[in-house]
Amino acid sequence: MIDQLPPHPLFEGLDYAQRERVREATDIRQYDAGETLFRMGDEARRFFMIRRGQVKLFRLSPAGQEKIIELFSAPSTFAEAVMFFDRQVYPVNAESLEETEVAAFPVAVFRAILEESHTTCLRLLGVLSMRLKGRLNDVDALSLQNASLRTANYLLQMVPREAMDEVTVELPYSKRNIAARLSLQPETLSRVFARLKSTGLLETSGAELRILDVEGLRNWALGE
Amino acid sequence: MIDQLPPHPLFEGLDYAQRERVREATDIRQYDAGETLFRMGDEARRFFMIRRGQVKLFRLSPAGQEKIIELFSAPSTFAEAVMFFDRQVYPVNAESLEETEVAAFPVAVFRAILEESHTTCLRLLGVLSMRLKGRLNDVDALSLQNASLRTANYLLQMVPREAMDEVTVELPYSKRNIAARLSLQPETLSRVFARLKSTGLLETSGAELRILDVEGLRNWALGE
DNA sequence: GCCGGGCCTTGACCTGGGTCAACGACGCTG
DNA sequence: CAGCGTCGTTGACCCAGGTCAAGGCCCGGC
Repeated sequence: MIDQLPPHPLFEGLDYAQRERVREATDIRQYDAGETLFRMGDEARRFFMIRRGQVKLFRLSPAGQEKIIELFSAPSTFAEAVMFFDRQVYPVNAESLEETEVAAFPVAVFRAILEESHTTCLRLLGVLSMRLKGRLNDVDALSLQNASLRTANYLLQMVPREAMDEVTVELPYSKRNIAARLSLQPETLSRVFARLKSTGLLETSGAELRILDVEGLRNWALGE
Repeated sequence: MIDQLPPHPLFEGLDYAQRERVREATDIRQYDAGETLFRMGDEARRFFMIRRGQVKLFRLSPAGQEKIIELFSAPSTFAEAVMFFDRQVYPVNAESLEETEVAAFPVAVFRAILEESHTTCLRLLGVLSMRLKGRLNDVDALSLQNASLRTANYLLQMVPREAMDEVTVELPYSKRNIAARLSLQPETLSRVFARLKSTGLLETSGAELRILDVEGLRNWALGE
């Protein structure tokens, strides 16, 4: 149970009684860094919203190689799609990256409410469509873009749309995790940054990156 | 306009009036092999169902390299998710692979019906969830599996679940297109098949593949 | 303050699969 | 049936990025 349902588009269409039902069935869960929220194949009874901290969704190769599907921080929701899987199991692993608090919503209750609330249904369609588009872009990036290009696009997606020449960004996750998100080895990401630095496009100090010519980077990313 | 709405889960929940509205606004479109249905970035006013033939959804790299996102044949629907994009444009290109006939459903009309039909809404959630899971598996395959493994899994996904020792499958698309679907060059796919043949797991004659030890292939695909 | 264990970086090396080129096997068309 | 274009196959070469190893940096615990 939880004191108050967090504000989120998914709950906006609900009436008081419905909100209460969700609220009462919702857990708060606390995790230290590096704890497992769920494993791929676990029965999927909950989907989540991050209140504090960071979570990674990932898959593992048989050899133990980790591919991060997505990195989330507050106030993202994730794993909503499990509500509609025929086999109700998680398709990925989830682990906290730091001290993290999540709200765990019960799939069954929410699923039932979905049968009643039309607006929520439509909202969720919106959410899933966006996720689908995101994965589409990942597939595209993985098969059509090389390491430098993926990295550049990742950086660009963090700078404000109107930024032109110079901008500093703070990496929201460790380079290790960003590398895994981009399907790169940490070594490779490091080398990509080194290359960008040597061409004068980038300066770094720890997690602070200073992009010296955003427009130039954009053009390079488009052109090649 | 179309004579009769094709049978499809998405239409099952609709009443007579709703079905009529969709039916009247639906076009049939005919294509020869290699024609463009829509281009990435085109305004998305329709989503589709294949009545006959084959369609590929793909993206292009700046260099013209083609990545096939998905291959569809009758009676698949595709591009439903565009109904919920904020910018209503297609996120991929679509092209017919052979002589093809599709039903083109109007996004606006169907979107309006979705506001009324709850069951359809839920069905669509199911469809999009499956698509999402599929893309998830693609991302996984691209970043964690090598050429042989991706190919093996592609083959395995076509053989009946209960098949054990020997089974023949007919490739549903040209090797060229299958290669692009697997993010491989045609040359590489050819070499993978050659390797499988030399290890005695496979025999080929044109589009007919004879897998000689399904169980063995499954184990190999899991183990490595 | 010192120690240990993450991270990150850099160098040296290796390899999977992309690229380029040549060629055989089919169809289709005139 | 000759000519041609597309598809698939095979060989030779090459390179982006993975792997392995070593070392620097920072931070937290004792």
